[in-house]
Amino acid sequence: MKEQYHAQTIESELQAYWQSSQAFRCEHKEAQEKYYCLAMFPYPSGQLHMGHVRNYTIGDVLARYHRLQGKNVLQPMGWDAFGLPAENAAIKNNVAPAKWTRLNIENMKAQLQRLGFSYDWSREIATCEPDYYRWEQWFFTRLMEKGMAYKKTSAVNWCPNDMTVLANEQVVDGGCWRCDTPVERKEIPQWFIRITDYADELLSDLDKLDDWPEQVVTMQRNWIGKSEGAEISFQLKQAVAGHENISVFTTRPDTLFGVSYLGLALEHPIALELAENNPELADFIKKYSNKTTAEADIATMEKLGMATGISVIHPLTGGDIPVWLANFVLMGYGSGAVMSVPAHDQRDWEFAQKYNLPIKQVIDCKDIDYDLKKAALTNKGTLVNSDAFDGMDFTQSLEGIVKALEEKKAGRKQVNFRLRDWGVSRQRYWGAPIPVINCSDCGAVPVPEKDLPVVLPVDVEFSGVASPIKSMDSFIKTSCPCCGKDAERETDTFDTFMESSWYYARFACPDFDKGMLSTEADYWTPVDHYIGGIEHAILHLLYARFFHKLMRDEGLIHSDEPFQKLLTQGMVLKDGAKMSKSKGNTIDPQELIDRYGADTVRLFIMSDVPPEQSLEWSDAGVEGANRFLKKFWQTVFSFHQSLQSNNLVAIETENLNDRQKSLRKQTHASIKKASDDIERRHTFNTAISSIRELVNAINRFNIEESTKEQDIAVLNEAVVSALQLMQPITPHYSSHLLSALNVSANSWPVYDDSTQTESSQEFAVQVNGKVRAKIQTAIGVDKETLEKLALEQDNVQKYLEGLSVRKVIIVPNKLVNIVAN
RNA sequence: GCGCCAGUGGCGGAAUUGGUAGACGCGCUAGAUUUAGGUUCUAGUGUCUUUGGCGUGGGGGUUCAAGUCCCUCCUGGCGCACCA
Repeated sequence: MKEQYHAQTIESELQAYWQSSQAFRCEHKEAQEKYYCLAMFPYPSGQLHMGHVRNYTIGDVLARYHRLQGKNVLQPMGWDAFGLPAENAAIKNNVAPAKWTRLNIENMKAQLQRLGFSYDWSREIATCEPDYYRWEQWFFTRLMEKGMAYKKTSAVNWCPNDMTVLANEQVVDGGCWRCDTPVERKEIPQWFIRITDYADELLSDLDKLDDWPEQVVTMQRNWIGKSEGAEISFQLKQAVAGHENISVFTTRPDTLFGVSYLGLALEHPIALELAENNPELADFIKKYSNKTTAEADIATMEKLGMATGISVIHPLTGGDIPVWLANFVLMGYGSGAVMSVPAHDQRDWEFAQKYNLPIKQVIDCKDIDYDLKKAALTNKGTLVNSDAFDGMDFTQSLEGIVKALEEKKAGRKQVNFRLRDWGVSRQRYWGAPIPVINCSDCGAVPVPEKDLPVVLPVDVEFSGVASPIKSMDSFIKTSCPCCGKDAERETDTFDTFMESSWYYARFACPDFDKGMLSTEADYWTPVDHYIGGIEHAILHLLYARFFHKLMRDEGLIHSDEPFQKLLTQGMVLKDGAKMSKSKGNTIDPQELIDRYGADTVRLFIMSDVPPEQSLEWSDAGVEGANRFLKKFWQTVFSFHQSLQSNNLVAIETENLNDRQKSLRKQTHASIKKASDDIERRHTFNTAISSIRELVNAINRFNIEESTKEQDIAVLNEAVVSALQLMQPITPHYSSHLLSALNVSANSWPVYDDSTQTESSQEFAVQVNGKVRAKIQTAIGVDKETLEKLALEQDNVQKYLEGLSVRKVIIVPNKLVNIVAN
């Protein structure tokens, strides 16, 4: 072996070998336990960034670890290739999105290979390939036939200057990012998939996801947002354009007697009707209608309202309730109208203060200090000022009030979800064409299976910012599959979340051309471990769960959930902020690989923090990782030298001296800790710490002439174990050094518990919870002896002076706490 | 605004089930090696008014015992449905 560590040489040798031998290709093997490890595939932006390096190193460490445990490991890689950036590049640089994307994929693939990730490249998928999206189109036509896909109008951001739809990201301070023109909301017809039909199952199956981070499960639960309450109908005093009632949903029917006003969304049909004959209302709606579709913006806007002049009748008291327009009421949630109870809802309270509306208390809470002059009382409590319901608690009053409403046909219990149906239409070019033909007689007709895929024309030029296929007659003009009449193709494309919702299953059978999925999908899925950024905790992961259930109900797959375990990695930060081009704080992984080699980069990115936490970039940390590898190389080199002139004999466990026993103890402690940290805890940073402790012990160990043979035997075990433990993290380095030591680089060291036996044990002795002494005792010492020994300690006596002992608490193998006063 | 998460030495972090706070690394200090810088090696390194106190963002609580559990406040991060 070489005396110096040359990362570039050993890495390129091994990578060439892995490639030529197709070392990580895998296939269905019934007898072997399978392990499907998947890291979220990247958008091919052109350059790998540190977030990718982190994501894919975590995946590769897990894949390599499980391969070393003898499992049949599938670790695929592909490209989430459709999306907005390709169009922006096309507009800016006049390059076709398909070509730009292909070049980016080539570049990033080379970078991934240079990092030594153990992918089965024979399964590579790019979602922009017709072979992939044809099955997505086919699946959508199945959803149309089942009534799971439907068309309705819905709002988009519209730039009146560019005459184009903008993504939320393209709206900057209410204006178009290209021309600053104030953005308008525009209602256009779009396709939706009924995810709300699966809301209950998506919610209840969260309970099956035991190996998902609790925070992700909680976020999904809140996003679906099931709430139980009542639908209450308020009769209008005078009908408006055929409407006789205003219906609201509330989770607090117990507060019905405290209603001060009803709030209407500005897009509510009654609001629009009233505005026809009332210029002030029309003005208000025009001025304060949401210009944006982003909920965060709507929720942070100033809450504004205007009285409409009409009123409704309280269903139980018969009293008059005024109707207001309120810009914070969302048309898309519930019925687009709310009942407002200022005394018991903080937002309503603030609105009432602002517009001088009555605040009527109907709930009392004896055990809470509150002041309705300062804030709303939002806790549940006992009803007051509520006629027959006074004195009832929440549950009693809910039953009673709903019953009273039912008798008057003015309400009923209702379950409401926050979740909305999934809008999948995009008015953009670089996406999978929606497989629909619009016929003036037959309506929206799904493209028949024999005509799929509807191929996206790739040889296009962007003359403006709009999608080129929207004006491409050769694409648009066709005939109706039903009646044969001239008809037009849909020119919208799918949301790119569609492609990323089922790619994990397609990796099982990427070349299958008889259908969307083959039976291989049931062998490989569910994914055993899915790894990706926490930013995907809700949308992507919810859509993928939904798609899995849709595919199951189509008979394509036979499990309920796509991802067994989920690991959500944190961000890579520099100077406290997420690395991004716009902030100019990026570190180019390629430069680091060129300078230090892939193993150093992999080691550093796994060293500092557990994967879930955000990682603060540190140049010194990379240096440190490289120094560790160089230093240990020297150690292995000199050990390799001594092996040349000495026999390697077996360890004689009965004949070891204390130094030798102590090294073995560290060796096996590190094996145990690193194995558990990688497999169960996924705390790679502590696994690495434990390997470093082993290496420190190896460096401290001197070979002595008198016990040379056994010294070399235990040292060999320690060095080989350290290298084997490092295999998943620094595969080139470990593999190279293990073969230099004539050890085959494909096994994991076996932990031996007998190395950990102790002749004595230590207890900490506390007085009133503070450590005052440490004592050594025999193993299995009895309680009385231990207590006596603890009390005898000089320092313990000192702190007990003038006190009497009340209680002694013994924590087995750990400590003795003497309680005294 | 709403939902979720995090906060521990000079810095990144460790403490796995309520049981000895600071593992491992970075940095720093001193010494050795070196023509010098760098490298490498050895020792030390929470803090203070040091026979002992104090210390896990602030305040309060539960407990024999709290970084860990509860309440509350502050700060930072992620998401909010058309970035992916």
